[in-house]
Amino acid sequence: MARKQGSHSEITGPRVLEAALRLIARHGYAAVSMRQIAAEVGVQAGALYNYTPDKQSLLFDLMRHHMVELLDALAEADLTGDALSRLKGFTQFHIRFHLPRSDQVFVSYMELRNLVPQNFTAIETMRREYEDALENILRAGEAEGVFAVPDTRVATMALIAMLTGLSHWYREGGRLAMPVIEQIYWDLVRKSVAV
Amino acid sequence: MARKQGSHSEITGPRVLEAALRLIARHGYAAVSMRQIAAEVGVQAGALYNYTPDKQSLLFDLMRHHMVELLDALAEADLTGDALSRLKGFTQFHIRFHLPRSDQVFVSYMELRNLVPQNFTAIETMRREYEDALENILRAGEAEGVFAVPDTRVATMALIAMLTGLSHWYREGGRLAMPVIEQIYWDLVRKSVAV
DNA sequence: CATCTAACTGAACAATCGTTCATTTGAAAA
DNA sequence: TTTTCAAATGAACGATTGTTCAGTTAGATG
Repeated sequence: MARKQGSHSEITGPRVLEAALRLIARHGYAAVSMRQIAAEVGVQAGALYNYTPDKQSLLFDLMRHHMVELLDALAEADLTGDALSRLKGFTQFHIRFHLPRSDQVFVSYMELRNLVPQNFTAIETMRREYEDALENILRAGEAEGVFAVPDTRVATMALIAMLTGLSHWYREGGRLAMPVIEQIYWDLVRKSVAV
Repeated sequence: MARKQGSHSEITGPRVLEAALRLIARHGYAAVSMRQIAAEVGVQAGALYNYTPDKQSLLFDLMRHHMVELLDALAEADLTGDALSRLKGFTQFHIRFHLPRSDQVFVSYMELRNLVPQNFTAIETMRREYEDALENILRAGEAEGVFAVPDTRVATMALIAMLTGLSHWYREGGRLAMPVIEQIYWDLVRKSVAV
């Protein structure tokens, strides 16, 4: 047997990334073998190398794709207006973008140490760009006099950690619906930087 | 060669745990081999099995030790008084306990998925106990009327995520000294739950 | 000094790892 | 219908994995 029924590169390729994402999110990069990924896709391990030069590139592609998607979506969100509106927009954006992508969040925040230095730097640069978007809002709020943030960089890291932490415990169909949780987090964010 | 100069079980035993902690924190549980740990200690891989029945127990021991130490220290902190004082005490305690233990924090928050179910449950129970300590403070503040927290459970998770996130980016000798950072985080915490 | 044994070595085990590649297959093109 | 070739297979590579264990040794004990 070789090519299977209905098997094409434009089908198998994405399925490799999907399988890798789910497996790595659950068990970790080092704990997942190429054979496990292949089995999930329904091919032999060798076939994966039609779609990735090696395992490391697979991880990097997953993380880069997540970050590019994040930055694109943020740009499209087009947060304008006064600082308070922008902060609310950012909070909503962050929650709505990350909550349906728990696997990506897991991988992007847990597997950084498994990237080779060059790939690590690339991801870190994009992450920094995202953080800077929030910090700029906090700075604007300081300038407007509507925020009281002793150190915008520290506050940025603190708020992003708080918001991202949501992805680690939120489960669909849990005690609280998403809009409720969104409101709770916005209250916490808003008050924490208030004058 | 067998027993080395000055080599004793009460010396080698702790060194195994120290080496495992540092290596797992840097590279992850699955990526670290028993031979790497042994090399760090200065023995052969087989010698490790005088100190742990298997690799999984090594990981579990590290995480259990961290949680036991955390809960003991919290109990000893003996946070009393009004809710605001207790919240300040908890915030200070959390930061001061976790900041000098970045390896333990890394392992305890990243390697949960590598615990077998029974060990996972044991750690999760202790973690829940710690979370409940904070939630009780938030509840008390609600009762006193000094906190305005729509959902104490969500706020608990949000605040712990914010505080623990500090361990992920803080580096000794960085731009800001620890007392300064502590003050910034306390401001954020205090305001976020304020009425 | 002789004895004992905890602590270690070093080789071995089967299993699994990432990766390569000659070969085979089947769907699309001619 | 025949030809073509992208997309697979499946076997193989050397390296490494966690773990076991018979044998060795150095420090404590008598």
